Parts: sequence; C-alpha cells; structure tokens
Amino acid sequence: MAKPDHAPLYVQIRSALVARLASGEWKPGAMLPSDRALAIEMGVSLGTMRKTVDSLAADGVLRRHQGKGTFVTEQTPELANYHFFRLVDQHGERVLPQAGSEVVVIIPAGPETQRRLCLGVGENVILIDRFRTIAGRPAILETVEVPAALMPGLERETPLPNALYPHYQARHGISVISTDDRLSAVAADAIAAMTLDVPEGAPLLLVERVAYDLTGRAVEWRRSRFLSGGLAYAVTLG
Amino acid sequence: MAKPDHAPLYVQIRSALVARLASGEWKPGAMLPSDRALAIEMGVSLGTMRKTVDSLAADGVLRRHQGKGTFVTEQTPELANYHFFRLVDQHGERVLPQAGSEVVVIIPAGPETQRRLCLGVGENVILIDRFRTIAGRPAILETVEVPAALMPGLERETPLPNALYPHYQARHGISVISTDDRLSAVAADAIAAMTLDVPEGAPLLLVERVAYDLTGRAVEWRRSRFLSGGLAYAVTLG
DNA sequence: TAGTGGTCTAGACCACTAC
DNA sequence: TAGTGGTCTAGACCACTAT
Repeated sequence: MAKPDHAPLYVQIRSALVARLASGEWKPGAMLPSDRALAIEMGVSLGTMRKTVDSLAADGVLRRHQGKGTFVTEQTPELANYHFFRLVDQHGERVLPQAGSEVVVIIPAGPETQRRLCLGVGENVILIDRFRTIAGRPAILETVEVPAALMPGLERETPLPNALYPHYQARHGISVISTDDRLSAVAADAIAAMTLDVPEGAPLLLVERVAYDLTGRAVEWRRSRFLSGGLAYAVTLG
Repeated sequence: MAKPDHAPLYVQIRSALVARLASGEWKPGAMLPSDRALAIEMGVSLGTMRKTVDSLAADGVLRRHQGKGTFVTEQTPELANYHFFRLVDQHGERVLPQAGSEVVVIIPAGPETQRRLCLGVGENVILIDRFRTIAGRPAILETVEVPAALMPGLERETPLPNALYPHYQARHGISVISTDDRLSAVAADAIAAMTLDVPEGAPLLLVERVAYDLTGRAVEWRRSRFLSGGLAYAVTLG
C-alpha cells in the first residue's frame, strides 16, 4: 500500500465513525449503537472503541449518558449559546440576546470572505446583516456570511432564529463544532453609532469568527460588534 | 467515615499526585517515576495510573515524552506566551511584546481585588503597573496584582521579566495552569492616550484576567489594555 | 539492550436507566 | 431484569530514547 496504517487503530476507527456521522447515518439527537455493538461490528476491542467514542464525546460531537446510551449532539439554542456565545454582564452572568432586524441577500464572495471560507472565485455567499438587542436595546451588530452552496434556500428562511447554529443543523445538516475567534476593539462608525445609539467613535468589541463543522470545513464567516460597557466576552484558558 | 470514597480511584490518585506536586516533591522540569513504578507504589493497576497521569498531562500539569518519561511542566517564556498570551497580528501570526517600564508597589487590596483574589480585608497585594511595546512602540498597558503573602519579595525583584508566569514559578513556586479572561472594549483615558500615543477616546481592547494555580487558588488579577488596529486576541472554541 | 510512554486486548464488576 | 456507559484489572506488544 502507498499509505500504511501508521495511524493508531482508535484514530482510524474515529475517522470511520466521523464519515458515517457526516453521511447522515445517525441524525442529530439519535442514539448510536452501544460501545459493545460498535466494537464487535468494527472488529476492535471494547477498550479501543471506548477510547474512540470518548474522544468524539470530548470534542462535543457525541454525548454519553450512563445507563441510556450515546447520542449525536443536537445543537439546541441553549447549547449553542452556552458553548459558542460567550457574552457575560458585569456580574459574570451569561447574557442572551434577542432578535432585532435582519437583511438577507446573496452576493459574490469578496476577497476576504473567499480566503476565510476557502471559496473559489465567483462563488456566492448568503449574507445576513442584522442587529440584536439585549435588555431591549440594540447591542450587537452582526454580519454573517455562509457559502450559498452549503445552505441552499437559507435566504428564504426568514425571519432567521436568534441562534443560527441550531438552524444550520436542523435545516441544512451542518453541525458547527468549533470556531476560531479573533477579538479586537474598534470605534463605532456612523451607521453603528446610529443603530446602537452611541456617539460616533465609541469603543466596540469586534469578534471575527470562522466556524467549522465536524469534517473541519469552514462553514461560516462572521463579524460581530458588541456594545461595550457592562458586557464582556468570557473565556477560560487552560 | 463521614465521606465515603464515592470518587473513582483515578480521581483519588490524581488528588494524591497533585498534593505531592504542590508539596514540591517534584520540581518543575523534574522527571516523575514511570507509570509502572507509580502504579506499584500507589497500589493501582497500570491502566488506572495511566488514566490519572493522562488527565494531568491534558491539563498541562505534566508533559509526557515517549521513550523518555513524564515531566513536571516547566513554565518557559515560550510556553507561557504560547498558551496564555493570545495576541496575533492581522495575518494571524503570534505577536510577542517587549519590556517597557514598570512600577512595583505594595498596597492594601481594594474591594475589587479582594473579591477577584478571594482575599480577606487588610491583606496586601503587590501591584505592578507597566507598559510593554510591540515593534518598538508602546502597545500594552497592564496592571497586575498578586497577593503579597504568596510572592514575598517580588517587589524587590525588579526589573521583572516580560513573561511573569515563569518568574512566579521559578522564584515563588507558583504554577499558573489556567486563567479566566474577560474581554471588552474601552476608550483610552488621558494617561493611556499619552502612553500609547493615541487620541483620547481611542478604542482599546481590555482583558481582565484571574489566573489560577494547580490547586485552584486565584494567584493573580490582571487588567491589560491593548492598542487596537492590527492586533487581536485569538482563541479557539470547541 | 533496557526502560519509557503508546496502543490494544479480554475480561470483570459497578452505577445508572428503562421496562 | 436487561442493557447502557463508567471503572478497574492484568497482561501483551509496539515505538521511541538513551546508553
């Protein structure tokens, strides 16, 4: 063989399971066969299969429940907010935004978007421009771009829910499991100042994010600007 | 017994190892006994000991090297920068700051500091006020507070190195292994504007951080303000 | 060659959940 | 009671490092 099986068994088994998950063999929320059944089916020992499933559970792809079984992680608004939405107030309590207004259009991907989403020239993206409110006042300005080919018809599914990742999964079979975030501070431009009701030049927290699905594909490029003052993005490093 | 051993064996073993690490039985950089030796010494199976050591390695407390052994993680400037310093430039390349100037004093902990560091009233902290430069220009304004009781004499160890965590470990036996970061955007005040050479009101990225050692104790409360424009705090969620 | 961590196996028993 | 994941054991062999 050109490529010998240098990879450990549990890594190979993991790839096989990921492929079957990506193929839709097990839908979000569905129960997988038991560790024992999978081990027999794939011809490995129980310990090896457990190591594989454990790693997928650690990555958030699967969830284990003692006495019940192993399930494909289902993006719920609560889970997506807990995992991927990191905003807290001055007391450290999680903050949840409410819907504001949105504009959805299809446009050719710009150069920056092409690079972030690894798109070819001429590919279209669906662009969502929206703001969201916290405690009744506009607090988040957000520009979201997704490859049009990945989420056909998304532009007609308005109004979009507040949490987009559960929607991606439920309607388009795209499961976001990780993100790369870049945070910086920017001054509010005229439009942002008007929408968020702050002076022009006021400091805003800018979060630029690329989201990836379980196959490692970049599926979303997002820029969010948050009103500062009492709001912060919280993260634990370790 | 009042508290039965509800905890799994590998968790109990882990606590025992953490206690021995905290006691200084194995210094940073030192090699631990082999898994087999530890398993025999503590009366558990090899598999259980491996699970314990694996979890400590996953938390960054230990590092494993196939064929060599298991070692207590040593804070190096490189490692601390890689793990806990998240600044990147517009191309996504990691940025390393250089020393600027610093002022170190001992003061009674303020109410905010008391809360963040879980200090009693009247306890002193060592306060480090400094700025750091990137590519030759002032870019970071930082206020660091540590309990005076934890790091006796720190105030006389000036000039302090650029990376403080390796210094905490080498001189005071304090190993930072995780941090809670809160990021927001603020406007530059008069002093910040002058030091960083930006207009007053310019947006700065504020990072407020509490650092914890391997026993879970809060050991540092830090507020850093970063010049925006080309610089960003990068983090992966998953 | 000897010692280390890395992988894999085949079993056992426990804790929890459903029926 | 039967089935699930969670833990623990006792061994085997492999890959890597040092000497």
